[in-house]
Amino acid sequence: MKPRVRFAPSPTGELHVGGARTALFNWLFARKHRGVFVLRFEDTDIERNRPELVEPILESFRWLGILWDEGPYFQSQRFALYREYAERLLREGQAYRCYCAPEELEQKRTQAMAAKRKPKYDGHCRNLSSEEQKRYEAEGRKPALRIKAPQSGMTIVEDLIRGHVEFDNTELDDFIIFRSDGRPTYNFAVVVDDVTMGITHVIRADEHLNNTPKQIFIYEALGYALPQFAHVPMVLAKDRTKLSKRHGATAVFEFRDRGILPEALVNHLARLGWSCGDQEIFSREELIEKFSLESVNPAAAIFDDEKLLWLNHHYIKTGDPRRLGKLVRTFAVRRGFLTEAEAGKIPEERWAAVVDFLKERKRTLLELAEGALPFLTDRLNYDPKVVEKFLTADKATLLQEIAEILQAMSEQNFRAAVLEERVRIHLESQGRALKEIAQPCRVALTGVTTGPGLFETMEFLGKAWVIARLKRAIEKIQGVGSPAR
RNA sequence: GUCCCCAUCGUCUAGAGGCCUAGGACGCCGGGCUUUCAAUCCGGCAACACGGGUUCGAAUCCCGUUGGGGACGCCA
Repeated sequence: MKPRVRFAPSPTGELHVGGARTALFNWLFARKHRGVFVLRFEDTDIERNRPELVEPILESFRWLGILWDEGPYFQSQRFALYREYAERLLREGQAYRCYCAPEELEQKRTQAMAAKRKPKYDGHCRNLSSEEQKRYEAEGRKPALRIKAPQSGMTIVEDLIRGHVEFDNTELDDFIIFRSDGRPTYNFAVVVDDVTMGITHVIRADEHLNNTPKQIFIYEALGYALPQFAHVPMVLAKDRTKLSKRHGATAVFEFRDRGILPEALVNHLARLGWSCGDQEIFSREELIEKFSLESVNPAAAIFDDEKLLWLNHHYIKTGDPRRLGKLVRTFAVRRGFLTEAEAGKIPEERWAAVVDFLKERKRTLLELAEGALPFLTDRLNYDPKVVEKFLTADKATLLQEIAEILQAMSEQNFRAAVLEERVRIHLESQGRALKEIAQPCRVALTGVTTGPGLFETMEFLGKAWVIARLKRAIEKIQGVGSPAR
């Protein structure tokens, strides 16, 4: 039988990396076993629900390349179905109406906690007589539906990752499966959906392990076979707590906007709690081929930004420069480094070339976009501190001499090796070292102190820009022209 | 508080009783290369949480402790 798995986010926030990792494991499992990956939105909570978040979540998945085979389904469109199943349980005596008011329940819960007991429903409405029911109805109370949970024995969860987990049924209570306002609760809707959608493997985050015995009660009451369960460890922030806003970037979109490549994030997420020998770099195909739930580490994992950056850099170094060039272009425009019109004037090959030129020292698309600027436009942003340090008065003569030498060179000779030879010969004749002038030159040409080799930089910039920028720097040193430039 | 889960370098992990003087990766430190910064190469620091068992032998099995996480809603 082909496995059917699902990822079921609730549209109450953006897709964060923890959810993305759970979805990835589901997706990998489905792909590996030629099964079906279903996407389902659990939006039964009308108050907290934000429909405008659905599309961004879908977009996050598209960006990651985690594409669903079925759905998205919406629980909010399936209320009639849940009602049908709930009524069946009521009819069969597996569920009952509870008239207790939320405030009363809340009070009992608080009391139990204070008395250091586990808060449990006391079964007040479990065996109500029809007279009592009528009295409550007459009071205008709207009943919720509770399941009649077993009051003794054990419920066993056989988990593909955790193994054999036992729950004492006395720990569980008659929980609500249907609210008084006619909407199902989470645990109930999940089971009805998983049953009706034919889900064979429930792969979800660890935090749901405690919900599993409750859901098993529902499977049993409904008379359906259990799926396989696999509870994957959580992804924690650096401080070992659940990932949240205060931890900085946690949403998938935030990584995208920082210039992280989807293949890097997928690779990193896959390696969080899972491994395969000593391998670190995995293509999508390798992940599908090698992934297995059995080799998922049960311990929670901490999201490590540094390793993600290392992976991202790897994919920048080894990726197709044309594709990366397009991504950098989009990035530069989105960030306002260039206008769309300016970007449009730069040929595609130039974008690819600049990526290729800078990729060894840029770890993100953002760094690439920033660093590419001096090679794409004739605008230079000199850092005043850098200018002060390197474009000093004693360098003016030498810069001038170099400018003259370069001016005399043909376009055809404007190649790194030739440039280096000419400059070195001149320096030698003057008894000067390259070291003295290399950094001032670089600053003159790019405005920054780091980058590819000086002569490669000259070649890449081309004769016209090199000469112009050297002249501009010399003027700067001599105080000619606007210092505000 | 109660229940459930988890526990190897700072981080991700390898490890299914002898192959472990605990391996790899990121990061960090030092060095080579070099006009800078990277990339790259070489080297280094760094962990079995603790205590009891079981066994000829334990990172590995069992129990306990500690620590961390999660759950305990008419949230999901």
